[in-house]
Amino acid sequence: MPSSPKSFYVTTPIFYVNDAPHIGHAYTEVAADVLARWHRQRGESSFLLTGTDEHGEKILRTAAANDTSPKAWADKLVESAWLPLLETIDIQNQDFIRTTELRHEQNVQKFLQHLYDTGFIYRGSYEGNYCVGCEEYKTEADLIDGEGAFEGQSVCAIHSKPVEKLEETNYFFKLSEFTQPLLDYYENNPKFVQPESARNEVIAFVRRGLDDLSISRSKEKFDWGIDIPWDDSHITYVWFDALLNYITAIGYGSEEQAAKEKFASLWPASVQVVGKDILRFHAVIWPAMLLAAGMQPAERVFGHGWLLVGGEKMSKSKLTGIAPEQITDTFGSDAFRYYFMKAIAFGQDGSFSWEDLSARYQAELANGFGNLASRVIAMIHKYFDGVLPAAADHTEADLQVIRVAEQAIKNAETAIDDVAIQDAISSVWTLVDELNNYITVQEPWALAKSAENRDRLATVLNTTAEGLRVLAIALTPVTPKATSKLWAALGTATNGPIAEQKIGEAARWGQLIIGGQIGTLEALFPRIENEAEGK
RNA sequence: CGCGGGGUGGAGCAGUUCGGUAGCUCGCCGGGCUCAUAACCCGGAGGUCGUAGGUUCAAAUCCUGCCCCCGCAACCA
Repeated sequence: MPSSPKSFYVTTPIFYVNDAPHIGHAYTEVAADVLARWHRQRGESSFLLTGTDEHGEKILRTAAANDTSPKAWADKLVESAWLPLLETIDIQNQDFIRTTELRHEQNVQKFLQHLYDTGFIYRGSYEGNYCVGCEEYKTEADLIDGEGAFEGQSVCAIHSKPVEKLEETNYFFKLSEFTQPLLDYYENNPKFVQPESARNEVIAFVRRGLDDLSISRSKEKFDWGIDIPWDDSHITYVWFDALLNYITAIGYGSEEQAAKEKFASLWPASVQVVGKDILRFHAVIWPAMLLAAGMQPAERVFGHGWLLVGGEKMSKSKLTGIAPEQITDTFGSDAFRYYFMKAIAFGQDGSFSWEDLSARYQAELANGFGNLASRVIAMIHKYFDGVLPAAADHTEADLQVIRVAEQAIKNAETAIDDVAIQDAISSVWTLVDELNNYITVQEPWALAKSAENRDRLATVLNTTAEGLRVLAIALTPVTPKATSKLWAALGTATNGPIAEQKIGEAARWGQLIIGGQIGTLEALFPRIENEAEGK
């Protein structure tokens, strides 16, 4: 079998189609996209997968309420909400999987059948508290003490009526057998669950012991899901179905040679980005499923934090959910991406506020980076008619800029390997600050006043332009639209598209074309008046 | 005693693993500069690090109690 080169494979959770896209979904998506783009700019084959989760009782009900079929309902939401979201925040995904696609359903069944044949799935019975009003099983926490006629009984918190003890025959996955194998896996693969706090939580949870997992639902209840291959009276539990998207999308189960090679080159995934609420599914159940099937779990599962609004988790009921377009309409997709990646430590909860967004946009993007590009380009036009001058001898100050650039790139690369996106951007930003400082100290406008300083002026402007080139390349994974404009303005046509520029080689000085024509540059991040607006 | 995260100058955070002058960004005050998106650069003010004890020559950092905020325990990133 030919060994395919291993690619960088990053996944996002698949969206439950019934939800309305909010900035939390977009946050996850952007993080995964930045990682994927960054690796692509290392010259690696980089694959970003996202998609939608479309099965389950809720969707069936919503569709019925809207007088349509669940598939038609899902189609509509995918078209009207989820695909547009990717446009809104400029995601470059290589594939988009829907759990209602044949490639998924078929291979989920293969996976199930395999576990059934190898004895990891068995038939058992499930007993629970069923609320007829809600048409679903309730956990103890959903129940409250009854009052009046139901005094002394446990009743459904929503309907205030007693629940029924019901028993249902289900199929179970032998999750309990994986308690120790998982603990061993965490032990041997210390970076499997990140960040550290998430890892600790997962390990503590598994140490308490795992119960077998019910993975089927009787069709008597509802039938919008993937059929259990050996028993047509049951469908697959949504989560069990959903988790498999990460492998069905890349060729799991296919007999075709091309699909097999693709699968071999991508799995195990390099990073699976998930919100911390679904960490257990991805760091416990999912690896157990794979181990049961004799497959390798992902290399890394990264659980990021929540976006907090007003100090609390965003929620629809509190009307704190914010649609991504509310931000991008005013600030643009680059600013959206930059803001959430830079302002929040990936892995921790982070506060979102319009004030903070505006402040950072203004200070960091407009005044810091955008204005820097603007002043450098303007001076080259003003003092050299828009033709990039060659550098003469480098002074210590110039060499310092080069060293800062080298260090910035080096640190950023290291940070990305640790999935510390915020640190990577901060590292790159040291060059923005260095260049602004350098210009102030070198005073090119003063040098321009006398002809004898012509060489020095050329050197200073050449150095700053080179610095901009480094920034353009290194910031492309985060703010691709702006850096693309900057790239064009630097007269780099012969260097190739910016997305193909290697970040690792960006700091090598002297790549711009001497004597090349510097273009004009509109404001990369125009000032936004009426800052108070937006809300 | 369900599990977990957090309380650090006006705001948002770092620092707590391996105790030893409390750091960053924004905001504020003063100065410099004028190439630039009224932008850029320098300096300054402002904190008894939730609280009460303990250990120590020394604690934001270690130990104990308490208070407060938040999340999870529901098929919501």
